Amino acid sequence: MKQSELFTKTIKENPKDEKSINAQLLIRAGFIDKLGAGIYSYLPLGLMVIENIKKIVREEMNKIGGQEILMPSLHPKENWEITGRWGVEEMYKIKDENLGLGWTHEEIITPLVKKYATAFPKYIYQIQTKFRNEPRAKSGILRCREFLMKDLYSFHTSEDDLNDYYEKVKEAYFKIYDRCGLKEKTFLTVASGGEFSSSISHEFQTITESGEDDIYTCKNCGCSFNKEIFDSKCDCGSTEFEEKKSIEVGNIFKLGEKYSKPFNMDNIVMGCYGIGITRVMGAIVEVFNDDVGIIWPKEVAPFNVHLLGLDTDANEIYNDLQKNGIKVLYDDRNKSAGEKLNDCDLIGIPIRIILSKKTLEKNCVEIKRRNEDKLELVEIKKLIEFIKNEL
RNA sequence: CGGGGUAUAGUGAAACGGCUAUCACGAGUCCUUUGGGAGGAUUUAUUCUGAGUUCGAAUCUCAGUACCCCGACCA
Repeated sequence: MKQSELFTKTIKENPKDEKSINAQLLIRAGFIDKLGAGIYSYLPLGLMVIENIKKIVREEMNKIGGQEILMPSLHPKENWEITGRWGVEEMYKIKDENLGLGWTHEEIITPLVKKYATAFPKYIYQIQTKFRNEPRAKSGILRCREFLMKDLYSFHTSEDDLNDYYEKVKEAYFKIYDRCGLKEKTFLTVASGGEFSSSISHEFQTITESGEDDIYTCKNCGCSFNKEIFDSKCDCGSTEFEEKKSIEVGNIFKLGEKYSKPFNMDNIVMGCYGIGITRVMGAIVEVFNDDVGIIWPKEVAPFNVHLLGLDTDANEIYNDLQKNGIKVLYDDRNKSAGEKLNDCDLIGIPIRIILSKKTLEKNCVEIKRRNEDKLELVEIKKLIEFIKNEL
């Protein structure tokens, strides 16, 4: 992609109506645009990141037997009256239509599976826009009124089968956060079931200062607890804890018969498992940034490399990279070197390639990784090989 | 939903109750520029909305709305 043609632009100054790091950087770098509190457009760069996260999530869901569907956002009142949740204030209601906007999908998936499932267990998921009338949208894309979510629902004929699958999902989630670069910062924490379940549930919490949860991590066994159920003593017997701010990037629940019963699905127990796709994106930015911009982990970055032609054009190298299947953003704009370099840092693509008269004299390009300071000269004829080893 | 704050061009800022609302950046057009945000020419506004005070309001008052932060809430 040529940067001169890309539908986006960078902004030098922080928007005055955003305080969170993720919103400031994503807006300045041209990934997202704010329409209202907790309502954002995703521009091409932002959408590329989302697609990458979705791809990771899909692959891991499919590996554990998940089948993808797409359910509607418009939900008839009747479905929600069956479970007694029509009154939930978080749900946006459309006056005079007896419709509400979906904030979760138990009321839709359960009758759907009842109708179409010919055998159990079944694992059905979707990646879809959720609407929630948040009493306080905040922190950029971390807590939105409209956001992308992956929700998986499992249906089993026994508790044991549910328990087994629950553990599989746990593993799949860890793989997802690992591939998104968040492994080191993400902890499984025990939480109460909240609105969805009377039993214990688990949350995946990513440690970040802008998080809105407090978790307590046991210094002895690493087990973590959400503040809401924390009782100062770990299952391992330890009373030594560390308190940290975190953001909930996913959660898993055993629902039991809570939703299958009202829809007359006899002897079926359910589980539900969510990941906030856009929230994960925000969490990544919160974790990976420095004072000049974003530092995208490899697998979620919008491009593999950012090619800059400074005082010379780099068309040949650009074409060559593309021919070899490397996702490249090529800054071909008629801008000063300083501006290109600053934008490059801000956008945060993992590898920077510079071609200039200076490097051209040596038949080289200059390589710099976004997360390192080191500069490296690489011969142009060896560039493709070099980059392929980096991916 | 309680508390606090803010609202002027696409973005960030300035303007004592008083002259044609100013500046920088961005965006558009033209020329020169290219290793850390370059220069010139030219274009770019219903001062959030509504009412009030006043000879006169971006500026003061009231109401509304939007946004930010703290808390409550939150799969």
